[in-house]
Amino acid sequence: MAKTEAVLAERWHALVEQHARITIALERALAEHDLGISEFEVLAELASAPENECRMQQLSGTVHLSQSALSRVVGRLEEQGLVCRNMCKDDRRGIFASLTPAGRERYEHARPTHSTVLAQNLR
Amino acid sequence: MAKTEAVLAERWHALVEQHARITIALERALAEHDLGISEFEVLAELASAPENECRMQQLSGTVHLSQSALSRVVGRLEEQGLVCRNMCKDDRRGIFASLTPAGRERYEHARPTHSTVLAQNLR
DNA sequence: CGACAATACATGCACATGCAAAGGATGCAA
DNA sequence: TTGCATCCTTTGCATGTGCATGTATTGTCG
Repeated sequence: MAKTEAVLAERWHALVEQHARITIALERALAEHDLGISEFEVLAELASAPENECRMQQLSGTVHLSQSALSRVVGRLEEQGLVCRNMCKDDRRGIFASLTPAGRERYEHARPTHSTVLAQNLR
Repeated sequence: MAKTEAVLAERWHALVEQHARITIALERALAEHDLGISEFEVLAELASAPENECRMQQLSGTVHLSQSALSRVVGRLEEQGLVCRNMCKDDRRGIFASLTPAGRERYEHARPTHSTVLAQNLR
């Protein structure tokens, strides 16, 4: 079960390469919808959440971003009118990010593109 | 096709997660040797190259970086005295990056750390 | 009640990166 | 030689990210 250093390095290299290839392809494809990968992931998470809304911290769990980066992504989405921020009534520290109709529309348009890229690159 | 889409998304998510997990672990581990991931990769490539030297463009092929990013990585390594740049004699447009003794020493110290992290995280 | 820790999110700052353009050396043709 | 294309590397700039910190709110313990 002991794997040599070379084998490990090779596997790691392959993983990095696959990740980079798909990431670049996704970026290019989503750019046509004026979305970045992080933006799309947030939209996807909101779209599948009950009531189409979600607390920031909850988003932070599913998206691979630091808390600050997430805050800025949501800020960018809000600027474009794709999501809006609402205060949480029971805990006024919390904030709900919720999908707007425009956000859902943008997401639905981008989703096939996203799937196609994955289908082409994941085997 | 909705099922297929979900499966693809799930696979992609798993890949991203694995990549992120290992990347973070590597960063933390290599930080103890004052090296970033890109820096380590460049040292590794040079260490395994004949004469411990390599053209910039050749490095660019193995490391996943743009030309500009690679140039800066080598610049950082040069500042630390781990690498030095030499003109290529037959084609004076080219530049060789070559490993210094200090660079080799740093690399040899960091290599076990690198392997250990991969062994712990790659199955 | 009052002070202090914990939580949730936003922001200042530094840094690595990619893209596009510049910089510098060489080769080639007239 | 002069002029221009080519090759390789570096640099200017904009962007996205993480870390550390700031601000507001909530929870806890004496």
